[in-house]
Amino acid sequence: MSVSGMSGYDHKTIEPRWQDRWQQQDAYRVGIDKSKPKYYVLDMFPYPSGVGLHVGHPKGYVATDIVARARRMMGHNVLRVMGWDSFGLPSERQAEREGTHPRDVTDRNVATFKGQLQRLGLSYDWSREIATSDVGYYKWTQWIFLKLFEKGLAYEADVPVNWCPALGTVLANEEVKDGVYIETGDPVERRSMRQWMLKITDYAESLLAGLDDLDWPEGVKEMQRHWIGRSEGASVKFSVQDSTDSVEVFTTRPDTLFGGTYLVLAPEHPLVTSVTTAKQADAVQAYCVEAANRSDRDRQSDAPDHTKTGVFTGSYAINPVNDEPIPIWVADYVLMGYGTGAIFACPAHDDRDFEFARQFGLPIIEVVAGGNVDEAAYTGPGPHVNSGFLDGLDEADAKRKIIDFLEANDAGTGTVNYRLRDWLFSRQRYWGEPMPIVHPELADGSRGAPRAVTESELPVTLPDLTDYRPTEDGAPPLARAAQWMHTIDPETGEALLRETNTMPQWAGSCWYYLRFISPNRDDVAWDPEDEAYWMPVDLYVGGAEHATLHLLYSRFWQHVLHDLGLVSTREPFQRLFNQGMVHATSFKDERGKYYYREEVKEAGDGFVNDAGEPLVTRREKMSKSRYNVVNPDDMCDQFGADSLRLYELFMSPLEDGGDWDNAGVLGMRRFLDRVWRLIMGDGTERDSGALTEAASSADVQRALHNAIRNVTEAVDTLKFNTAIADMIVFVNEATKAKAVSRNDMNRFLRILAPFAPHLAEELWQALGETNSIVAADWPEFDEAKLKSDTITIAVQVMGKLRGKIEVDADADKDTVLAAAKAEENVSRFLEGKTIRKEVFVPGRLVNFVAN
RNA sequence: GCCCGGAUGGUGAAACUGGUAGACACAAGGGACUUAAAAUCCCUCGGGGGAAACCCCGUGCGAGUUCGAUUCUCGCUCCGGGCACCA
Repeated sequence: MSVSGMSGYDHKTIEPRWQDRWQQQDAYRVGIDKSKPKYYVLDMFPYPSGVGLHVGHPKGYVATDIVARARRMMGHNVLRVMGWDSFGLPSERQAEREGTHPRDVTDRNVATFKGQLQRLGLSYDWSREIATSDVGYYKWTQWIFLKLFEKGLAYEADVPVNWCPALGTVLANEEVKDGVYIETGDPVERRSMRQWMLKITDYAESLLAGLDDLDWPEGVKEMQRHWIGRSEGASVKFSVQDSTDSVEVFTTRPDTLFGGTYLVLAPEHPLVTSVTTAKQADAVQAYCVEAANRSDRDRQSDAPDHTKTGVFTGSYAINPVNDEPIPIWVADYVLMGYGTGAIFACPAHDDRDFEFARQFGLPIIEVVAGGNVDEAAYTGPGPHVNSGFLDGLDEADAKRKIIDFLEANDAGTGTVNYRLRDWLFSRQRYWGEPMPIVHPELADGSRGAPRAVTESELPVTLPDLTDYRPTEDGAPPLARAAQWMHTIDPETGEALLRETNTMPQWAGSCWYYLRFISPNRDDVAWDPEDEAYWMPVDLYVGGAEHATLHLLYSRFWQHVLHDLGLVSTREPFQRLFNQGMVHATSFKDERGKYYYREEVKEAGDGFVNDAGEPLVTRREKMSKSRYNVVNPDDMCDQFGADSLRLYELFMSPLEDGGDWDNAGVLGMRRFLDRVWRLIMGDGTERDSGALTEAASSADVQRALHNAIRNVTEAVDTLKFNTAIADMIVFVNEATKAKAVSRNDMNRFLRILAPFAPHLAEELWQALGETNSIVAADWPEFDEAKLKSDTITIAVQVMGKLRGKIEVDADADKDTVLAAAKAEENVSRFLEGKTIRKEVFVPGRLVNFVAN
C-alpha cells in the first residue's frame, strides 16, 4: 500500500513545516480577551505508560481538536490543553525493574506520548502542560487535601485491605480476584489496617441531585445514580431478649415487619459476641473466622451460585410491631458495609431471606397477598395480610403507617440509606502525593492523632528513595526515609512523624481541569477571576471506563470546593461525551497464542500461521497483549497526520469505536489528493488545477453549502463521520465538474482546516492568503444555495415504490398528484382500480391507496 | 440474575421528529489512459428472476399498529458494557 507518486501533495514536508511554523507563531496560545465567548474543551488526560499510544487513543483527541479549531475560527477563546496523570503504580514497577527512579521513567514516557501527540498536529497550548507528579502541581493537590481535612471530610479508620504478603503490599480491589493477585498469582489476605478515608458519603445527596442538569449520556448518569444507590426505608430497633442490647436494622420494606421471622447479623457485627450464647459460642466463632478469610469481593462475587450459610447465635430479638421473639442468626449474606450490618428477614417477600429460610427451616409468613410464598418470595404489589393494623393497605400506605407507629413507639424512624461507601484514600506506595499530615511522636515512639501541616509548609515533597517496596513490617515505603519522616514543629519544636501513606492516583485527576486555568501560578492553585471565566468545562471527552470512579470523585471535590467558595460552579463538566473503543483484527491459534498481522498468511477463507495451522480471527479491542495495535507514527509516516485524523472520525460515529482498517486511511489520503489536485493540478503541463474566477456550477455550490452546513452542525453534535462524507461529496462534484471557483475553494479549505490542518494551511497559502488559516473566519452557508429548481418525488401505490417523478421545487399538491398519476409505471398499477386515498408528503412522496 | 446499549450489503457505515433502505468509504470485478506498471478517470457492485422495461424478496427472529416501519409497541435470540446477596 502506498500513496500516489505523481501527486504533488507531499505530507512529509508539509506537516513538519506547518507544525514548526505554528509553534513559532504560538498559534494556539489561549486568548485572554475576556470580552470574547469562551469554550473549554477537555480530553481525559492520559496516564503515560511505557508502551506509547496506539491509534485507538487519539480518536477522542482528534474530535476535540476539530471542535477547538472550529470554535477558534468561530470567534471563541478556546482553552485546549493537555497534561499527564503521571503518578501511579506502573511507573513505580517499571522503575523497580529498570533500577531507575520513577521520575525518570515518567519523564521518558511523557516525552514519548508528547512526541506522538505533536505529530498529529493537535492544537494544544503546550505552555499550559501539567503533570500531576510535578511538585508545582501536587503542592496544590495537598492544599485541597488540607481543605478536606479541615472540613472533617478526611479521617483515619481501621478498614480491611487486601494484603499480599509475598509482595509486601496492599492491593487495590480490582487487582485481586479469587483471593490471589491477578498478575503473579500470589495469595492475598484480608487485614485490618489504619487507612485514610474521604467522607464522600456526606455528599451522596448532593452528587445525586447534581446529575439532573448535566448534559451527559443517560447511561453514565444512570450508572452514577446506581453507584450512589439511594434507598428510602426505615431504621428499626429490635431489643434482644433477656439483655440490655438492641440491634438496629435498616430496611426498605418496613411494611413487611409482621412477616419478620428472624434477624441476621453480619459476621463482623460488633454485637455478635455479646448476643451469642455459651452453647453456640464455638459454632459462631468458627463461622466468623471462616467468613473473615473470604474477602468482601469474594463473598459477593460468587454470591449467586453459592448456597447460603449461617449459624444461630442462640438468642432472640423482640419484633417491635408484635412483641414476638425471633431468632438471631449470623450469616455472611449480610454485609457489614451497608446499612447497619444487620437485617430483619422477611422470607415471604425477599428472595435472599426466602432462600436462607428454606435452607435452615425457618418459618415463612405471608404478609402481602398476591403470590404463592410456599413456592417463592413474592415481591410484587398486593394488599397486606396477617399484619394487624396494616391489613388491607397497599405498600405505600403501609410504609407510611408503620413508620408513624415506629416513631411513636420509639422503635425506629424513616431513614435514607446509600450504597455509596466512603473513599479509601491512602496507598502504601511510593509514587504518589505525600499526605500533608503529621502526627506527634509519642514517648514510646508511636504516633499520636493526625494534624494538618500549615499551608506555608506546602509542598510536602516526596523524598528520594532507592527501594520502593513497603518495609518488612508492612509500613509504606516512605517509612524508609527516616530523616524525612522525623520532623519537628517549626514553632514549638515538638517531635513529629510525617504521614507515610500516599494518595491514590485518582487524587491528581480530581482537579486537574482547574489547574489548567492557571498552570504556571505558584501563589494560587487557580486564579479566581479566570476560574469564573473558564468554568465549567464545556465539553469533556474520554472513555466510558471512567463513568463512575473518576467522574464521581471529581464531582465530589468540586462540590466541596464550591461549598468552600473556592470555585464558581457546582459541577465541573457540563457536557460529557464517551468516545468508543477502537477494535482491530487479532489472530490466535488453538493454544491461545496471538500472532502479529505480518506473521500470518491467508489460506482459503481464513488465516494460518507459518506451520500452516488454522488461526482464529476476531475483532477485539486494540491492545498490545493481543498483538493487534497500530501505531499512529506509522500511519503518519505512510499517509500523513491529516489522513489519519480524517480516518479516526470517518470510520464510525464517535461514540462507537469501530474496526480499524489501514486501507481506510488510504481512502482518506485519496480524498486529500483530490483536494490538492483541484487547486494545484497534478503537476503535469496539461493540468494546473481546476480553479476559476467565475462562479461554480449550481450543483457544485449546493454540495459546498451542504458540506458547510453539516460540518458546522457537527462541531456541536460531534457527528463527524457524515460531515466528512459531505466534504467528500463536494470534492467529488468539483472534480467531476473540472471547475470550481477560487472563492468556493477558499470557503471549503476553511471547513477542511479543523480536520486536515496541515494540508488546508498549505493550500490556503497557495491561494494567496498570508494569515494562517488557524485564525481565519468560519464560513457561513447560504440556505438559498441548498435548494434546487426541481425535486424528485417518490410515487407509491399501496405503499410500494412504483416510480419517481421530477417536479418543480415549488409545485403545488395538485400538480404533483397529477404528474404522479401520469407516470408510466404508476398508471399501470392504478389501472382498473379506484383511488381510496391520496397521501401527499410535500417534497418527499405521494402514496395512492387503491383497490 | 438485574440495569444500559447494540444487531442494516463481502466490510466500516448512512437514512433528520414513521415517508425513495444502503449516502460516503474500503474491498472486489470490468473498462479508459499508458510500451508497461503505478497513479488517475469512468462503469458495475444486497439476493433472486428477466434480453430489457420491470417484478419478487430483503434492515437479527416472530407478531402488532399504520396508506407506509431500519425507525413505534409487545414477545424472543445473539453480542457488547456496567452492577452483582446493597436488605
